[in-house]
Amino acid sequence: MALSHAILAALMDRPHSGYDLAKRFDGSVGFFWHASHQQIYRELSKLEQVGLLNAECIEQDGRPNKKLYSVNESGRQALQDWIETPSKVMALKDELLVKLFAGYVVPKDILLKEIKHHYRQHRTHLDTYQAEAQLYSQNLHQLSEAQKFQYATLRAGIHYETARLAWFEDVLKLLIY
Amino acid sequence: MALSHAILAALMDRPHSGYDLAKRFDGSVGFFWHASHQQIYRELSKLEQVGLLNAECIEQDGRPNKKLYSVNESGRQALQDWIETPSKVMALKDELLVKLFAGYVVPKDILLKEIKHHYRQHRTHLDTYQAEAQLYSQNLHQLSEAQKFQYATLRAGIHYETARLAWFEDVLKLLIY
DNA sequence: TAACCCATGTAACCTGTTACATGATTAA
DNA sequence: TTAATCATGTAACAGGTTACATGGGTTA
Repeated sequence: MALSHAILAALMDRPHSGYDLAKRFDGSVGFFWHASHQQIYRELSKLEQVGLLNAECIEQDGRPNKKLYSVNESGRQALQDWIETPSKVMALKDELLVKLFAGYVVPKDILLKEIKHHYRQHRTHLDTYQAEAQLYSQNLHQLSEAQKFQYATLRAGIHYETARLAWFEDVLKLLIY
Repeated sequence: MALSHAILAALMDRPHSGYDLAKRFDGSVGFFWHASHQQIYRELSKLEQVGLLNAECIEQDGRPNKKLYSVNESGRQALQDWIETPSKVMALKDELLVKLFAGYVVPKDILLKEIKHHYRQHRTHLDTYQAEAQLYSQNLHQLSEAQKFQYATLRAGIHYETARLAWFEDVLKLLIY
């Protein structure tokens, strides 16, 4: 039930079209809850049908028309109810760790290459998050409540990526020697 | 396609019954790839059908009989092929972060309570991992290749949980002041 | 003129969750 | 005698992925 709530959370910030959401789910919100455009369009129709979202058709010239979705009062209430319901600690799922767990069945250099490739991607993520975090931390005392919460989630991303990078260095040492 | 590979990886270590696997997927392997017993039984039958696993019926007295599954040569080859295929960096999915992202719509103390509750659980996880890690680090130079790889995955868990705990303290500061 | 961006969707399939179902043994 | 552990499954449903489909406008 969480994609619908992630969508409500993103739309609370401001209204989006499906296309916009799909892109955002590749960025800020997407770093802790990813979804493909197919899933998003499906979910948006459902949420409109059950009356948690309003849709407004926007005609554009030179571009295809789009539907702007926004959260209505029922949607806000549904989101609040969900947030107030305690949730379990989520299990992590990580293919790379599965591979490493049985890593002794393949030549070591294949895994080392793979690890280094992941290292670079996590490094890039961390750089992105840190650049964005600077904008928040520079005027920490002028942040709105909403911004404080968004900054808090960004901090999670920074901690996560930093831990990953530290782990990669650990693993390289462990496997090389 | 990864549950099947996680099962192959766990069975490479040594043969298991479905029941054993289900428990293990609540522990060591399970910290980076969780699965319920229903999923595991379903997957084991499939893997046996396509010929990647062998099953042996073990009669027990005083207890129900069980099927011991082990990886055969095709299974080992399939696992190797999969490990050698590069994989994408996996997206994290975290309900708590979704909640925090829209946390401004509920009273702050509700979220603080939730965060503290999660904190305690992560603390427990970290303690478990660290206790297990000690067994490995104490005789680091006598570890088999397989054990080194397993220790590497455990280190990931330790980094992950440590980062989480540090983040929680960050968030509490950010939200309280 | 080829590739990419904007914008929306359908269909088939695979994966994961929840609920139900059985039945013997063992420990409190 | 109640609950937990061992042991295996089925069925229905929800959630997620992959492939397919369309079509105008913009940039290289």
